[in-house]
Amino acid sequence: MGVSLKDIAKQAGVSLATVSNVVNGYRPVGESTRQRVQRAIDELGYSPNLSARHLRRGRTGLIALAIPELTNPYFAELADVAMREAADLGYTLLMENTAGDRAEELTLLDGAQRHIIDGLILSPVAIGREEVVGRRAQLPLVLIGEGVYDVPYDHIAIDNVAASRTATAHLVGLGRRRIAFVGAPPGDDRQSAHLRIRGYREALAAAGLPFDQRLVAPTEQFGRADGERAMRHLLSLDDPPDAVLGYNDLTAIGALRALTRARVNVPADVVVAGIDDIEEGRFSNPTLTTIAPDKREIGRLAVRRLVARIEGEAGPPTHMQPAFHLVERESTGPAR
Amino acid sequence: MGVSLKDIAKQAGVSLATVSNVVNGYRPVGESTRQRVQRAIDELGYSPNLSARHLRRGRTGLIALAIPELTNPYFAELADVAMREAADLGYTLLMENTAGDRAEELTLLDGAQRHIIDGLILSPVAIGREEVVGRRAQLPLVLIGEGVYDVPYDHIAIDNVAASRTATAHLVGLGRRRIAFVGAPPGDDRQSAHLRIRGYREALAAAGLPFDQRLVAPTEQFGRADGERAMRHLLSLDDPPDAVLGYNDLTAIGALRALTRARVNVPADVVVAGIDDIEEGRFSNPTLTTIAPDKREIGRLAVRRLVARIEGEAGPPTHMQPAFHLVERESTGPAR
DNA sequence: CTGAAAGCGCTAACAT
DNA sequence: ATGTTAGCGCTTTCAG
Repeated sequence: MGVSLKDIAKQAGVSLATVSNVVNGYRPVGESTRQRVQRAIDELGYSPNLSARHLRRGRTGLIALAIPELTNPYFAELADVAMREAADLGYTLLMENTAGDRAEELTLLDGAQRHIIDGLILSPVAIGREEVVGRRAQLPLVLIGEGVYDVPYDHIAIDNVAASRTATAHLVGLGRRRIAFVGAPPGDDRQSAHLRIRGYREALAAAGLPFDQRLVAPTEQFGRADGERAMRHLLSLDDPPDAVLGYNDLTAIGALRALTRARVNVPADVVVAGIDDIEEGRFSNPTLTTIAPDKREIGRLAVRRLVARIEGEAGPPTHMQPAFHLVERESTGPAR
Repeated sequence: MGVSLKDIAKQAGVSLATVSNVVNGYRPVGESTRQRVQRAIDELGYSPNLSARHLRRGRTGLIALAIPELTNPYFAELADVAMREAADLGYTLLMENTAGDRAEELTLLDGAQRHIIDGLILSPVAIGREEVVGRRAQLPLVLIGEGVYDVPYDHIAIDNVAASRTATAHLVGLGRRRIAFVGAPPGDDRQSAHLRIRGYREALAAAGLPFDQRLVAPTEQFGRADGERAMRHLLSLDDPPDAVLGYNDLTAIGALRALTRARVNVPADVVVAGIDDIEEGRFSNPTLTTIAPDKREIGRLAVRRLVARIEGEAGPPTHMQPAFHLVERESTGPAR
């Protein structure tokens, strides 16, 4: 087994409590004592046993970030920020992959089973407002993303309606009239993409453009393959679109691929935009115009807010809206 | 707080040990007793406190996957596989971001994380064979990737020399003669990319092509931006390359971007290939020819091997080489 | 088959 | 400023 507090105490000739206080700093410790203890710690290579600490304190120092897809660069970038922030605050971030699965999300939400984490940051996609509101569990929870809204929990998300409206308005401003939306929820799902589609419709209405349901292409998921498939479908219409807004960058990149493959020129014939500002879009051919949410802020706020809740310092549940801005690139730029 | 074993024991009128045995099944329990206990568990909603269990057992059920970059899709895809495998084996996978930092990798190797994880899967990039061999810590360790080789630990990696040789040979087979390598280690670093450069040189030699040091473009890191920068440099040479092999898909995609931007036609004028087979390369324009390692196998083996070590079932350290294969796509295909 | 009891390593209340 | 000590909830001998 490893080195324990007791070993350090013996080596340094002090009590357990003193070692604990050197490690945790709850109570002041005399300078010379501190040094003696510190030396013993370094020599023997002590590190605290998390399980024992948790058993005693009722906390693990672990928080989970539950996202629908680790391989979606948006979430990877977000996780990256969140991990650093958590580390800064003395917590370890555990990633949890929901795969956008309803049961998985519910389990996490109600997760009394998870005696292992102190709090949860969840990006819901398969569950809705009701499930979240009806939650029983006490585990501190922070929500991110556009999956739910108006819930009695801390919630961090950009103004998705405004983001989508901004992107669509930009396409309108380029003189486009048949603007498609790629990445609508399939069939009965009224939830995901809801806000972004609303922003899209608002921008069309503001420009006096008709809304054409056929230009809203449903997809199963929100990956590259989904975007490509949906775009191929749009290209087969009698009156295909002259602009495309993707639900996110990934679907937009899929659309880009379908267009290139069909020898449709982007941006001359069709312009394309996405939402997320993943690095991939800065290197795609053509590069992708997008809405850039402040990912750094989203990740930081989520972690800080959660830690505040865990440590009992939080006020009433708050809905926070980090900034976003339009980034114009080649996919909506002048023809190359 | 929560319901404990004791509560169940009292409710069911049995001892702690019996409840524990109903939960864990280490010892047989009488049928009627079992039912009484089970009913109490269901009624009170008991779930075991993992920290207590771990404190007692000396294990946490947590294993770490330490990778240089979470935002590199290759690692995200690998992590995805590893997380599922770990869950299947009853473990939770913790991601650790080394950022390719030497100190960070050494800290992990020497097990400052002791007590919080039961074992470590490490993809080293900044440390070398010596550091790994000279390791003191006892924490079970499995290495992945091409960062080190010939070490007394389980090590899982494709045959990187062969992979690179295969890719280069493919470019040679297309009739190319000035083949560049994008993503060499900068300056004094003799380690990273070592094997892939060796494979590249071997393939050139086998084809009777001269090795030209100017065609090996050094980069700081192995991201898209690095590839783009290196490619711009190569294009400025008096006698620029007619083919490019990227250290990985990301650098290759950066190269693709630089070429497109410079209006060099891929594949007509320059062909490009990478290594990793990330999804991004299946949707880039043009799509990217690459070497596809068996990521599923790598992730699974790494986790299984580590768990075997943790549970004391492992034999001698083994070096395992999952398969890889060449995937031909547009970037080396017939002109579009 | 079941029970009693000894800790795993740590923190925090209580002493000194 | 430092020491003593009682558990946190669980698994696992050792007894019956």
